[in-house]
Amino acid sequence: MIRPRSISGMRELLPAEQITFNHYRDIVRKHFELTGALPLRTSAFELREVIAAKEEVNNSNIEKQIYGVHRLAASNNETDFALRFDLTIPMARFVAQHASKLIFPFRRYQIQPVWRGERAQSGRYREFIQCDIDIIGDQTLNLINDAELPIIIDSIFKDMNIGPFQIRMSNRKLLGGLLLNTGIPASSIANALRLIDKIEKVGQDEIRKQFFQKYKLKDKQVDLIIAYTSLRGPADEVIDKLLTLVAQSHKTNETYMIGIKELTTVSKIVYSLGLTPNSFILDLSVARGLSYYTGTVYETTLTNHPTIGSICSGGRYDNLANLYSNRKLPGVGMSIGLTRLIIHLMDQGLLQQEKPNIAPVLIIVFNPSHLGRYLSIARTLRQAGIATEIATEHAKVSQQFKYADRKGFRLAIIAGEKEFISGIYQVKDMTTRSQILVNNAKLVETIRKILAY
RNA sequence: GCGGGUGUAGCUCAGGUGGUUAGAGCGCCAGAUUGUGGCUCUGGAGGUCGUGGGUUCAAACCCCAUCAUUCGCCCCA
Repeated sequence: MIRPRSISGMRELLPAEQITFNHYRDIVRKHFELTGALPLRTSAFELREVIAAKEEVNNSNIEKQIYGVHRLAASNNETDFALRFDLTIPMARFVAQHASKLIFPFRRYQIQPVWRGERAQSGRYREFIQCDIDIIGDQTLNLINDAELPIIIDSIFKDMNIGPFQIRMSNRKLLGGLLLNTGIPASSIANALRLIDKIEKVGQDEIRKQFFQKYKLKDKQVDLIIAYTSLRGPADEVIDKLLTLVAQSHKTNETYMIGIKELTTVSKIVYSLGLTPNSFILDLSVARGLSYYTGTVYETTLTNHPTIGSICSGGRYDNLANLYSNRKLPGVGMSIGLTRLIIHLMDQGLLQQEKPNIAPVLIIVFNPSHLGRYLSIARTLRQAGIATEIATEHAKVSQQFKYADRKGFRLAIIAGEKEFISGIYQVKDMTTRSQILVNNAKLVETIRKILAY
């Protein structure tokens, strides 16, 4: 016998947990669709060359986290397929491939699993569900879209009612331009940005040391980088300080000034649409590790659960589709790590426990010789849209009630000899234990009323 | 891929420095209760002590290996 076990880092849920998970997934989908986003599904496999588009991958160490797939398990052939690592790359491939059939701006959402080859630990899985929303433009894409995403994310987390959260935004043009000014070569900017992204985790001293060692910067230059990346708070305050810093430093460049302008424009729109610094701030230490981001970048954390890490992040990528098409298709998107978020809160006991049950009604089988009648009642209720089960597996009525209780049915319908003769059934509320008599002709109507359908 | 912790019943764990037939709580099953669940009481099932080897008169306990799992690093949702 093979000991049944699942693979580490690939969390499977019990039905009650899955019901909870689906509830939150449905909230995400609802808000995505409220903004007009269209559903997209891509396959779990991609061609390896599509996923491992070279420059991007080599730059961010992603390659060793991609699962290769053999065409057939029995063959020793090269692994020319791979499991997708995220949903952004497959989406970029899809849009490039079908650009002539899509209507731009193309706004799509995608809620599917992705796979990453790493060691599992708390909040980190090898298989997890991402919820992506992206907007892709043809040739250009208005900055309004960069502002709209935090609004959508804000509405989702508010609707989920999972406590305070903070969406932090920055801009890679600003950070990249700043780094260029210090003399770091263009080819090293992506790595230097990844270093900045770690400030919060490893601390300023470590970052300082690394900038000295790796890029041979002078004290003044590192001071400047630290000063910039320490800026964090409400957008108007951060931008004020930013402009002061700009005035103090002598060097500027175009990229850098564009970055400031973008950051200003986007945050103004975000606040004008009703977000407050409670849930949305600027944080210039946010840089993101993935090198395809070219402008706006976002990172989101739950205020009361900093250890989970980021639960939603994304950014603007003006050139991602270039890997797959000559057409210029700039995009901006965000991705919610739903598995990380929900499973953590669930394990902490912070989400409402659902019953492992979908149907509200259970029909008690008092007398198995009347099974046909019970089936007929179930059919009537189901046709009326009321999910119904029949307790066929327990001989004793007491066992049937125990089953009803454990599984969490709202109502039990009780009918035996007496009831079939009179045509009046008993409907029992499992929570209050009270029973009412209902004429079988009014059964659907009464149950609908009780369940508030 | 690298480093640390942990593997005893379905689950959570107890088993001072090795010593006879390995325990508890919860859960599960049955009965008390043959037309009504949660509470209570009684009884019951369930263990190659992760696996393999070694030390010893004797190993759940000590040693080695291996596997699994978990936390951290890298990376990231």
